[in-house]
Amino acid sequence: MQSRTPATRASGRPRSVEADAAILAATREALVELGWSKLTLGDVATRAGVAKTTLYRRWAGKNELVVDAVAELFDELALPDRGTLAADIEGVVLQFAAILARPEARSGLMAVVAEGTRDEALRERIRESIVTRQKRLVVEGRARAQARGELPPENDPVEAARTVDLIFDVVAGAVVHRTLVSAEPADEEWVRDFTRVLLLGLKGASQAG
Amino acid sequence: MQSRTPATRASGRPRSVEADAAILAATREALVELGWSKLTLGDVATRAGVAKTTLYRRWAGKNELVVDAVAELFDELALPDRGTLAADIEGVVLQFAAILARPEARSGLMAVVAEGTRDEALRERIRESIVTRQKRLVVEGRARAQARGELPPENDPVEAARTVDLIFDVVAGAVVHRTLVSAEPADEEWVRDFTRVLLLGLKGASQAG
DNA sequence: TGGTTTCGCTACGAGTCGTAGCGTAATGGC
DNA sequence: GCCATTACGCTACGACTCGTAGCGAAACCA
Repeated sequence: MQSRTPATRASGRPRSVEADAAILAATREALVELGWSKLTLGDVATRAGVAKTTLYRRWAGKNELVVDAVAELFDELALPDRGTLAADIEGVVLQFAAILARPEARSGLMAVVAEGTRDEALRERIRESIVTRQKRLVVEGRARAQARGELPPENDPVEAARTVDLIFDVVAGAVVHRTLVSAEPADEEWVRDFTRVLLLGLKGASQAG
Repeated sequence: MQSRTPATRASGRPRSVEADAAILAATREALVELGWSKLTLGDVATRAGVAKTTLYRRWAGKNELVVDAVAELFDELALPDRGTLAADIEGVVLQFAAILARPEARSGLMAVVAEGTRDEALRERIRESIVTRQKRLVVEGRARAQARGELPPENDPVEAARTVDLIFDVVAGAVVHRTLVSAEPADEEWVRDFTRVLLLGLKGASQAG
């Protein structure tokens, strides 16, 4: 969200919260129908039933708007305890794949990542509202696995952070690449194969490392 | 390349091959300076020293042009025999990371992938000119490792193809995610960690699988 | 030389961008 | 209840990009 509660709580007409929701929903709708490149802010404003100027008062541009619209999709990710590390990984990967199967996520996410390569502020916004927020799933899953004895406890916190980053890049990267580049579904069969390789790699690395 | 030799070999003034090279180089230059969204075909034509109409006669639009411009960057990938599977993987991953460190690859590649989510023809073009062409590296590396005895020979060709696809998605996906989303360099330390996990996963999976 | 295709150039309507200006609506402070 | 303040809807605007059409000149082949 770009519209934070201002520090200087001034008087005046408050911003319509319904408008925020309507704009983000309209953005996702436009992403589905038009894709990122053909999406125009004027069209989004019309769909949302607000004036174009209202939209520009809240978001700096198309990139920021799409990041917020897409970020909401990833908030539904959760990590229910399925008993084993393998089951936990398979579960969250399938959830992630389900989100990426939605057209508004596919076109929107990759487009803003592409734009982010040339815009540090946008990259930070993506990290803050999408990436870092989901990295907690990896941390949580590891903690559970260590509590179960499936993975050895980590004593060096720096090493642990590096491992979490590595796992996150491998999991998210593989699913994204499978879905968007190879354009094949990350179905249960694929997830099972992937989880087996990842799990053996993690257990082996922690033994030998 | 979109400009194939026409089946009907007609007479007339031939297309300038220098123009093709100049346009693709100008496209990469514009990608560096402007990024994908601010890149205009008129600007590319000016940089290349050709008329805008010439550019439109050869490429259908921005997407196709950028795919061709980026595809050339990946042709330099090779797989010299470094003696062990681990060394081979580390070598090719570092090469891949070096390409993705270049700004024209970063913004261009992700942008066309994003557009490809809504354009089957473009997806096919990407697969043909970039993805499939590099998948040979995985096939080659596996064959070498099997010849060395580092990996067991694969008897089921269907299973082998699935494994190759999986490895390709994991390797390419992890490097891309590390570089473009996490925005951290895929340096030697990271590549070493990644290779160790992947290798243990592959060896373990082939033993248990 | 004639036929064919590409070339550079100019011009065009259509569409989008982001902003400015204006009057109106909805708040909080007094 | 009145006023200052802020958000809203609406219109209009210059600037830019798009993709195409039309033209004469250039470069090839027979």
